[in-house]
Amino acid sequence: MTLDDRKARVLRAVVEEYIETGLPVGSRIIAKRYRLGVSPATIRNEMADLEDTGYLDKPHTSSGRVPSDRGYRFYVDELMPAKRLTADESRAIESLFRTKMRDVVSFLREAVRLVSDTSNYLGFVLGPDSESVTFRSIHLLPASSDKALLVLITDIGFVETCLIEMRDVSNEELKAISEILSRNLTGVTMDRVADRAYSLLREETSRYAMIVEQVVEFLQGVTMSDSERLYVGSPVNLLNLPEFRDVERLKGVISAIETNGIIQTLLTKYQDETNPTIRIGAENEAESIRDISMVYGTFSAGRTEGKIGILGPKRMDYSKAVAIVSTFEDKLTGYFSKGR
Amino acid sequence: MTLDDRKARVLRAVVEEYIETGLPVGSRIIAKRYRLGVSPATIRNEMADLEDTGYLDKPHTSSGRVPSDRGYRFYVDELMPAKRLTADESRAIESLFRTKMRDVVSFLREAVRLVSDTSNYLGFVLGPDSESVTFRSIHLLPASSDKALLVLITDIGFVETCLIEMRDVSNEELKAISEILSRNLTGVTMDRVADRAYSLLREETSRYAMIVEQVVEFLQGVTMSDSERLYVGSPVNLLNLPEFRDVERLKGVISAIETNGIIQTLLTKYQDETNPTIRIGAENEAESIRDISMVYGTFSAGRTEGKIGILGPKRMDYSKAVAIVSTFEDKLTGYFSKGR
DNA sequence: ATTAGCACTCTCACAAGTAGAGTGCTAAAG
DNA sequence: CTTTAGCACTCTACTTGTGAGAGTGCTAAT
Repeated sequence: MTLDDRKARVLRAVVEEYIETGLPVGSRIIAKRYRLGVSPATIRNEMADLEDTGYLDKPHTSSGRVPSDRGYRFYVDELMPAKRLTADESRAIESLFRTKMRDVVSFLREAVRLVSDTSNYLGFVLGPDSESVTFRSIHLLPASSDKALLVLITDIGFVETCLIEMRDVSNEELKAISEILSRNLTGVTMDRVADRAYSLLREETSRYAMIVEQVVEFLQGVTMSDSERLYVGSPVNLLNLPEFRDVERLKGVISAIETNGIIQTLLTKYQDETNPTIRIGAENEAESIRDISMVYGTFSAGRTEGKIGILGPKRMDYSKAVAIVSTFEDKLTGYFSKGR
Repeated sequence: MTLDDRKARVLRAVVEEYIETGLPVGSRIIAKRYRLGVSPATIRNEMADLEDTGYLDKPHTSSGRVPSDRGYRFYVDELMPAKRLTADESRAIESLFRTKMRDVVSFLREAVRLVSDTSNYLGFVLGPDSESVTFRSIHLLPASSDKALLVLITDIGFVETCLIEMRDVSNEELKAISEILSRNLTGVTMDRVADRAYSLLREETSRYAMIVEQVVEFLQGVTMSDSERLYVGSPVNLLNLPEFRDVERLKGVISAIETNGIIQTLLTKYQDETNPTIRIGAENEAESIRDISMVYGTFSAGRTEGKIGILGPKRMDYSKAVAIVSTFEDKLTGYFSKGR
């Protein structure tokens, strides 16, 4: 369904005013601040129509209007202007991507922090899933007399480490095991690597049983840990928003994030989406976040992909959020493709 | 200064009642719930005395009493009963320490989470500092055609990794560099390792300049990153407490934590302390956390030590907090000594 | 089709009044 | 001399009431 030109302009004005102030907006303000060339009364009529058709809501009988989920949806689909990042913001992002980062995980953590800071909402990154990340190599390094450090490297540069206990295994033997694994597992996707490793090493039972068992256990752990794939920023920014003055609401959001899988499911449920994707209010099916919005996009990392995005109130500066997410999509894709 | 027996009993009753309910406590309740064998009127007199001597406060002229910082202090020093962990809690902790953990950092993260969960406050761990952790070995592993993975292992099993760019360096050369470093740096404390590495590798200029530079830069980074030494749990638990219904307060605490160094400084400022240490309200000098309390203790890790503790409201269940912290001190010390 | 005017509605902020909890003091009892 | 009962007093939290302000919807005029 579409709207005639003036209705669209009124809707846009209401949404933008509300995003800015957070207060229900009345016809007077619209007439004064947004030069539509008509009187408050006319705007009132338009707003009444917009309310009938479900684009606006009224908190109570006689107060200004507030955009409904549908109103926001129409706004982001049809009315929203494209925003660009400020020079400062671009510079900050550039500098993150220029900085040499220790490892992929720290890098993603920093990215999340930066997304949070520039958006003033809550940034997050969902790392690539284990079905499409592949094994590159494994190394067993002597770490002390009775411990070895297992280092796993994936094709996109993710590194996982793990301390393994052992008894009477020489450095040469460690290296031999590493090489068997590395040679035979390269290119195998991470979700199948544990099984493969097990069948590869089964023969070596007696002597290396202890090591084998730990290696396999570790690889299983790496595969399963969906939980660790989601990196979320600090919720401080949300505390500044009037919609989260009510602690209960904030609690809902935080526990949704901490409850494993809620966000992950939402992010991966729908495949054919625009980029960045905007999901408004109840469009997020999960109960606890049905009154907040997400803007997120996909970056590719090798054969696979991850998501980066922003969680914020429905009254979010969508335009800016889109600008930020788009920028990060590109930069991250670049970062990971360079890494190969 | 000491208190006569009955005053002490009244103080104890007030503190415990207040810890439980969070409401100012009146003479009536004390007389009814705590069998002191005297009437409310007598208790009123005692409470008036306790107020005069600074152990109790009155929020306003005519309401129950609330413990002052001094009251809490006397309580924890003299009156507090020793609490033991419940069977469930002990079991949860045992099981964490029995689980094979990937690496030290993940392990500490899990520990923090568990401390938060069992205390229902906010757990944290401060890792060992770089002045007393020593270098064990370094490994440069081929990670792709133009990248190597640098793996650093310290004496207490901390592992840091970093991707390094390179051009035309063979695996053998990588190994040679690793061995030079490992052989010469073992036992050097981490705060001096970067300098040493630099002077060691200075000669190899032309060919390996690029690698050397990155290695040194990384080592410097590892040393400096005090920030990364503090692991803090999720603040959700705090949201459930009535004292944090006011969002401003919560914001203060969170930004204190995120502002680098505030907590660290406080934890390392005083040396000769009881274990666990309890720091109540204004005893934490930092402005932003002067109305919350900390209970923390020290665990040793090799030659050095770290801190583990709990952040909560002044109205904290100190007895339980102490039990939790003590348990973790022991377990962590055990964990790290076994690791050597 | 648009707008001015106006009655109406609803919230918010402030004031006043009340119930309840708790105190401090005094005087009597132990 | 210590303890306790009794009572007036104080302060908060809650309820009720009122007025201002913002905004609407409707009607009639342009």
